[in-house]
Amino acid sequence: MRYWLFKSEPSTWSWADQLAKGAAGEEWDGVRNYQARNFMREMAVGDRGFFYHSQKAREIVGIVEVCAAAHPDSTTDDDRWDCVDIRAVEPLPHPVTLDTIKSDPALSDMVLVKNSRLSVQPVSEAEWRHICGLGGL
DNA sequence: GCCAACGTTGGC
DNA sequence: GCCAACGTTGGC
Repeated sequence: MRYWLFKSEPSTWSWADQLAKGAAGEEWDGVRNYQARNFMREMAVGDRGFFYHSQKAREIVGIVEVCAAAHPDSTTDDDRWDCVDIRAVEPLPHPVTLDTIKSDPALSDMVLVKNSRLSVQPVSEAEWRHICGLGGL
């Protein structure tokens, strides 16, 4: 299994919105960046991801699971853009903030730190375990 | 609200 | 194929 991080502006699509979709999940649509799209194409059903709130909140708030492999993004006719579906698994008891991540030497190589603009990104297994620990899981 | 970083577009 | 111009993202 691989691990990922999905970034969203809470004013556009929040963890609460994701939770409300329940087990059915929802398309992670609207991505118009090749790197992010390519990562989604690499995802397999069952892969886990962090749900990160960008902008004002700037923290990892929950765990999601990929529940459909990459398929055409229904929000565009442009066949360049694919997306996966994800569903909420559980919230982090203690959200892990960007400040915490940036000040933790174990997480200094995270894509979130090095390329803050990439909206879908891989997370290493070590990073995953470390953040789950910080988050109270 | 500002601005740096970065990706994309399009003219040449 | 290069690169300047432009648009967008997201931290601060």
